Amino acid sequence: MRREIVEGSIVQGSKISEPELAKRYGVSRATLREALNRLESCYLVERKANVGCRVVALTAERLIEVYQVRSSLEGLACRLAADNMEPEEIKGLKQLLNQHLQTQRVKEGESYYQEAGDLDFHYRIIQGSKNAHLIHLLCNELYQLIRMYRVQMGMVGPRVSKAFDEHLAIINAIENHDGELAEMLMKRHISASQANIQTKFDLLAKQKA
Amino acid sequence: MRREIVEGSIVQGSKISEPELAKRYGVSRATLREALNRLESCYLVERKANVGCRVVALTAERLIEVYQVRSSLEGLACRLAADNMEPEEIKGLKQLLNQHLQTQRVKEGESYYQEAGDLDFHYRIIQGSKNAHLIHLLCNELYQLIRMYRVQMGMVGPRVSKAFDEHLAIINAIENHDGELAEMLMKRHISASQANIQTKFDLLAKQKA
DNA sequence: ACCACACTAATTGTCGACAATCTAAAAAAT
DNA sequence: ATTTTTTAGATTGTCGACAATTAGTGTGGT
Repeated sequence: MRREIVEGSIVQGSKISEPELAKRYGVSRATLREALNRLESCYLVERKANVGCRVVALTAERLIEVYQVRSSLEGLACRLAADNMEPEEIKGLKQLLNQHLQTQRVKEGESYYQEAGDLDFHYRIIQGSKNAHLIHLLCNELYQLIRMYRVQMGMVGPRVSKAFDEHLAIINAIENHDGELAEMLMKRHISASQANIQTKFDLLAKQKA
Repeated sequence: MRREIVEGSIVQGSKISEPELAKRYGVSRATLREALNRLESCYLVERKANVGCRVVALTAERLIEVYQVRSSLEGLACRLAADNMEPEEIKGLKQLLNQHLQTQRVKEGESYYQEAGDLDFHYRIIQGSKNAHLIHLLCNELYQLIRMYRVQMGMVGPRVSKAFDEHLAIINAIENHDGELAEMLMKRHISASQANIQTKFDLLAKQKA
C-alpha cells in the first residue's frame, strides 16, 4: 500500500499522526490503523500504548541484532533447502545466478539490480526450505526491514562480485545436498553483508563528526 | 486478556465469528479486531482476507517447523547469553535451577511446575542474550504458541530429570563463556524436547486408529 | 440427474463520532 | 527564578452503523 513511503520518504523516528496520514491517503482512521498493524508486524513502525506510532529508527545496534537473527534463520533455511529443494528449483536458481552475472557485467557500477537480485536469490532459497513458518518469518516479517536498511544505506560496489562468488558456493553446496556446508556458507555470507553495512554506518558517523 | 481461552477451551481450527465473540466478551468489534491482530502476531489465529479467522490447528508438521525455528533461535540466544550475561544473572539462573530441583523432588510425577519452570529457564537465557529483536521474536511471538503446544499435548514425565541435567550443562557452558558449546547444547535440548512431543503426537495418532 | 446461474443471508472491511488518556504549556505558589 | 499544579489541546482507543465481498442455497436449464 505505501511501503514505498516508509522505505524512503518518511524520516526515521518521526511521529505518525493517525488523522493526518488518514487524510493524506484519503482513507479512514480504522483503515490506517489496520495498515499500521501490518507495518508493526514488519517492524517498520513501533507503537506505545496511548502514546503513538513512530517510524523505526535505523541504528547500528539494531542492525547487528537483526542480522544476528537473520544469519541464524537463513542459515537454517539454507540447510533445509539443501535437503528439500527440488532439482528443477535448483536449476532455476542457477539460471537466476547466470542472469545476475550478465546484468552485473553490463552495469558494473550500478548495484540496484544486484540488490534486487540478491534478495531474490535469498528469497528462493528460503522458499526452498519448505518450512512455512520460517518462510513467513523471513519473507514477510524481516524482508521489509532488511530492504529498508539496504535501500537507505545504499549497497556498496566492491562487494558485488564477492557476493556473487559466495552465492555460487552456496548453490554448489545445496546441489550436493550438503546441508552443513550450505548453512555455514550462508551464515558467513550474511555476516559479510552485515560487516559491509556496518562500515557504511561507521563512515556515516565519521562524516558527521 | 483471553489467551487462556485460546490456549485451552476453544477448539482448534474453529471459525471465529467476530460479532459473536464481541458479544461474548462485551466489547465492540473494533476492540476484538485489535485483539485478533495481537493473536495473529502470536500465530495463535490465522486470517484470510474477506474470509475470516480460525484458531490455529496444531499439526505435527507445524510443530516440527516451529521447533526447527525455535532451536535455531534459542541456540543463537544461548550463544549470545554466554557472552553477554551478567554474573548476577548467571547466579540467579543457578538459583532458579536449584528451586526446580527441590520442587521436582517434592512433586515427582507432577510436571506442571517443571513446565512453567522450564519456560522460565529458557526465558531468562533469552533475556540474557541482550538482543532486543531476538527477545521479542522468542518471548512475545513464539512463546505463546509453544505454550499452547505443551499445554494441549501435556508434558510427559520421564523427560523431567533429563531436562534438568541438560539445563545444568547449559548453565555451565554459559558460566564458562563457551558460546559454541552453549549453543550446541541448547539446540540439542530443544531437539530432544521436540522429539518428545513428536512421540506424543504419534501415540495420539495410533490411539485414533 | 447433474451442472450452472442467480439470489439471499451472513460476515468482513470501512467509516465517522464519542470518550479516555497523555502531552504540553501557562499560571500560581514557594 | 524555579518548581509545582492546573488546564487546555491533541491524540489514541472505542463504539455503533453502513457498504462490499463472500459463502451457501435454491432454482432453472441441459
